[in-house]
Amino acid sequence: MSLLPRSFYARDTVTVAKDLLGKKLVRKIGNRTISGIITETEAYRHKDDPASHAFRRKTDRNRAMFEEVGRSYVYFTYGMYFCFNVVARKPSVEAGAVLIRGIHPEKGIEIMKKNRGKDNEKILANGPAKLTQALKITRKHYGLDLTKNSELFIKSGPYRRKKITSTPRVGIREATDKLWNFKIKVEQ
DNA sequence: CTTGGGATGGTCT
DNA sequence: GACCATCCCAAGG
Repeated sequence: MSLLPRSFYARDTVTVAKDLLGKKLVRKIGNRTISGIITETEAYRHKDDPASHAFRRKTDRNRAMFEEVGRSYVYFTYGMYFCFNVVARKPSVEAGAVLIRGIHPEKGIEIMKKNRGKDNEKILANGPAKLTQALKITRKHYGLDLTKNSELFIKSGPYRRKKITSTPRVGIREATDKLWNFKIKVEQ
């Protein structure tokens, strides 16, 4: 298993969203490691996607979506949560990112339980704000390079992707015809 | 099982 | 001043 190269993210955002399923998200805090298999993603593009933060124009919040692919785009929402995205788009497009909506916990499960204040393993990181809580991802990780071995990065996974389900994205009002939410099931 | 409302504050109009 | 790429728990059926 190795770090995903920058070129992985320099492809169409929807393609990258599907290909991130089954990959491994790794968080290092001090000498501790937390990791999980990515099980749910959503693609957010640019001018063809009214549901995207990047749809209107570049702002202080969304500027990461316009910058280097393979870096993180973290935003604060609903007054108390962070959501974690990976910047990805093909070279001919100006902006795009993949929202990581769920992981299947692998390592550091006890730390995740502590970070979340919950004991039930099944609901530790099965939502965009749950996984940022479990992994302690905050605005200080904005723009972080995920192709480098640091405190947060993404590696290829040992898991083969099986059936990928495509549905409308969650919690949006625009562009509900686009089936850009992708999920896999990970066997226990 | 499903539904509804409260928490809580940054961002954009 | 409204909206929000959410979560949790309580109440209802």
